[in-house]
Amino acid sequence: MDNRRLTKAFKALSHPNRLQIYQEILRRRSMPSRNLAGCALTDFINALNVGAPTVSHHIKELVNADLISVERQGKYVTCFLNEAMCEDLQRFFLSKSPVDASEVNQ
Amino acid sequence: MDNRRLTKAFKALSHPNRLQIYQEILRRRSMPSRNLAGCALTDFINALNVGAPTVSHHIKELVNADLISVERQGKYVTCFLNEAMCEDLQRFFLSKSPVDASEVNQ
DNA sequence: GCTATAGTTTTACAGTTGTCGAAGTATAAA
DNA sequence: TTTATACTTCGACAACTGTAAAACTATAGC
Repeated sequence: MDNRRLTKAFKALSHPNRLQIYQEILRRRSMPSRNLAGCALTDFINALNVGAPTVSHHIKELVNADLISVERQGKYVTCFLNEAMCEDLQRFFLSKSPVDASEVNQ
Repeated sequence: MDNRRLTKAFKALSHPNRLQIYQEILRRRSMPSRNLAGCALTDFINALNVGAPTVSHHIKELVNADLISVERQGKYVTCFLNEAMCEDLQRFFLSKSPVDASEVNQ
């Protein structure tokens, strides 16, 4: 896990609108069918208070940061979570857990 | 865990120099004594290719994002990991794990 | 074909951010 | 109390970012 990959992911999540998009995709990933697990861009355009070009731009950044992937399904573009990246980021904050001083000093 | 708190943390970690500082603090937290667990600012000023004012500015952002805390120890200012925030961020990427489709669809 | 809906690309601009130099404060050591 | 080291604050500026408007492409339904 190189730092370039990490900074890109963190930067993508550092904007309120992008974080909200990612959170919704995170939330829906536990849906049983692939159909319900995805999020259409239209949903975000309506939910967030920004225009279509801006949402499109944000989605592109999330994809570029390897956090999500997109897939065109007929008329709609749907977003899916990149599970591997999600696990990598979780692991980053896990790192080495602190050693209890009592185990070391006596 | 509100989104404002999250975006602040992610923004702080979205810059290569700040990420490197945070990683070093993460790495050293497992040191047995409080003395070894901390990182002096001087170390970062020498390690990164930026001046003292810039490092000072970056540290302030990490503190402001609740990722670390600082403590003056005589001549030096030392940085410590905020364990609670680290755990919160780890949990964010954990969220609900996906349900296996086989458990639901048949 | 035409029309409507969904999304993208381009351009432009205001606002934010990273950096440095210069000048300031804090502590330790001589 | 002077000097040196460790940091901080301020001011300025180039580079980057979020947003929208306008013009574009893609698909679905008639």
